[in-house]
Amino acid sequence: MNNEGQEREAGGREREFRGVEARPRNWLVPVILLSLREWNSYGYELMERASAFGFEAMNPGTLYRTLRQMEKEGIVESSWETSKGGPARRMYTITDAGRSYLDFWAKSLEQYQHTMDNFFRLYTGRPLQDKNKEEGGQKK
Amino acid sequence: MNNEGQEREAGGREREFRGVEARPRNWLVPVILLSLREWNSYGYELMERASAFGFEAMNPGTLYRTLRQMEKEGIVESSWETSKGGPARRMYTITDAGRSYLDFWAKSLEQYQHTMDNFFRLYTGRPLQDKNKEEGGQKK
DNA sequence: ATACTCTATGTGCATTTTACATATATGTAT
DNA sequence: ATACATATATGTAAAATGCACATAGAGTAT
Repeated sequence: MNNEGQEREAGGREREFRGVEARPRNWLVPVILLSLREWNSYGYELMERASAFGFEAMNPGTLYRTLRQMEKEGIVESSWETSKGGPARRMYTITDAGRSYLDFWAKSLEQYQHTMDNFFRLYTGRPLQDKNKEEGGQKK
Repeated sequence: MNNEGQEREAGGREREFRGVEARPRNWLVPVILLSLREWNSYGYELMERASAFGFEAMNPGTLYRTLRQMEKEGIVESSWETSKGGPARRMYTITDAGRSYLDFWAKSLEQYQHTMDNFFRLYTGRPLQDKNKEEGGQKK
């Protein structure tokens, strides 16, 4: 984070913004599924791909736990791979249910993009549109 | 070590996934600030504005608690208004720190929009970047 | 006056999601 | 041997969110 998120001390009262960041919830699962849809992979590699995707702050614990949870839910499957050098890898494969999940999420994401557009329209100074009288304005 | 009991409820068809929804984190705070930047307001009214914004699921508890927290952080200020009929209202005003917060968040949101675009580009099938590693492959 | 409804603000508790710290193990290079 | 990169995992805490319920003023109908 840079210090733009920090407010200078005013009147002896010091304030700071914690994680001021626009991020979605449950983002990790779709990113994993999207990666696995391209090719089978394992935790360590998926971590790198996720960060290349724009999610640097991803820590191992969260990722591995999420993968096991996803397997419980049946959207991925795994098996050990020991053929390669180094520690064994738990290779993951996306299931049909996983593909459905991804499709479902993508639709939801589309919806959400409109909401974000609304936010920006308001932020940049245009009057708020009522949701039932939606009209297409140009983006910033 | 093995593929221990995962509930396999596959199906190419799309089905309902509980809680599968693209939603941002910390969304409520920016929405409140954006509303307050237009005019001073209070919890009950802000709730209606937020839902008009596309956040139907907003429950009172979360909103009021968030408002008090925001005041603690110094991004809004409040005072009671008793002049109008009905129960007293706690009127909120955005502070300079609040405006900074909002600006900061908006920048972050812009960044995030690009990430979302990447996600969609990948999802819809257009290759995005490094496909230099093709190990594994879909074995299903 | 009593009950009922709309407005308005709040607390308590549980669940879900995410973050942080740490533990374990294997192969490779020095 | 020991240092390092790879690879997976757990334990615990904090943060975010959801759900149920509590309180109360003011107007209206009975």
